[in-house]
Amino acid sequence: MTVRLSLERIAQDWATVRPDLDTRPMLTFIALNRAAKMLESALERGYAASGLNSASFDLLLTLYRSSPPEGFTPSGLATSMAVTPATVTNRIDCLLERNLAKREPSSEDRRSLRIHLTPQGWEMVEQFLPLHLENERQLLSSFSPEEHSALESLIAKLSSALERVGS
Amino acid sequence: MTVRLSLERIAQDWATVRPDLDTRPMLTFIALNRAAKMLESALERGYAASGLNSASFDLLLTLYRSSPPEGFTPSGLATSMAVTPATVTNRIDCLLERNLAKREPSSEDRRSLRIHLTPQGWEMVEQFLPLHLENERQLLSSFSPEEHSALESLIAKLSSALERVGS
DNA sequence: ATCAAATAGTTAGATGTCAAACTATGTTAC
DNA sequence: GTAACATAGTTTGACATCTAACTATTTGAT
Repeated sequence: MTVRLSLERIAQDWATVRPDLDTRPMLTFIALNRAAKMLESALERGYAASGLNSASFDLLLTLYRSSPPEGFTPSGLATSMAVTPATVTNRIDCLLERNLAKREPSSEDRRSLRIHLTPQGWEMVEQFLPLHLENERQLLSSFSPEEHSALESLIAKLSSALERVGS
Repeated sequence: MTVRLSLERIAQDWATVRPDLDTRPMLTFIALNRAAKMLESALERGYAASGLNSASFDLLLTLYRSSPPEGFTPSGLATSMAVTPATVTNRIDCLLERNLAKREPSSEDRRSLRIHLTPQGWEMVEQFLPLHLENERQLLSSFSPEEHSALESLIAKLSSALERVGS
């Protein structure tokens, strides 16, 4: 209830200081922002035992789910994970250090690289993916199927609006 | 459509690699996470002209909306903004540098401080708050009142679930 | 064929955040 | 009244991310 109470307090404050303004959109977005932050830390508990953080786990899952025989390029990973190439370099380095991934030159383009999971990386996913999913399912367990669908489609709609507005 | 396409691709990949798993919760949370990130950068454009980032703007608005005569303590700010005390110290420093806030000793407790907006800080809010709100309203303009309410209540429900699960 | 422009990836530097250690002050128990 | 504990806020060190500059390679126009 903490978040809810805190949001109610914020709403009251605005109503007091600026009763002339409709501050509801602000509240909506504060709630969304806080939910996203809480979500991230809730999920991290799901794979804390692996010693990986969400950045590394994100890369690990991305490589796992889409590993074609030819592997994945860093730029493809940047697109897929919605981060910058610099971030991809850093994330790959973290996985390399732990022997969870390998980085190989591309045969076609000498500027390019191919990133693969190692057997250990693969094993790590096999071990922690079920826990991760169970953790996520738990967080949505209070949602009816209809509510879950509604949440998905409202988030999708918001994303479209956010994309329309630019980068 | 980029996000949507990219999420569809992720869903396809999972269906190919692990058709045995229900990976839908993962997709929901990826969508939420990306929406929150896009939201933050969309909002930053709304007050970019002020030279402030979202961290500073958050503190500025928090001080503005709830400034009681006695001011706000750093720990109160930490609670209100849902960040750590260390982050509050840093955010206050940023506002002090620009003379948008001042930090004064508390008369009752010598460990404690009172943070206030300066007249310039107040003016800054008056100038940028309307743009900020208009920006936010724009992002929600494709939502019907019912959809907006539905989004709010689903986010609230998710937050409750996230709180129940711990820190 | 050559040279300009585009692309792949990395590096450098800055920023915002957090956890944990730390200082200073206040509170409580005895 | 003093010692232990609690609380307020800052500092330190680590980290993930971004932007912008950079190197190396490829593509394309003439």
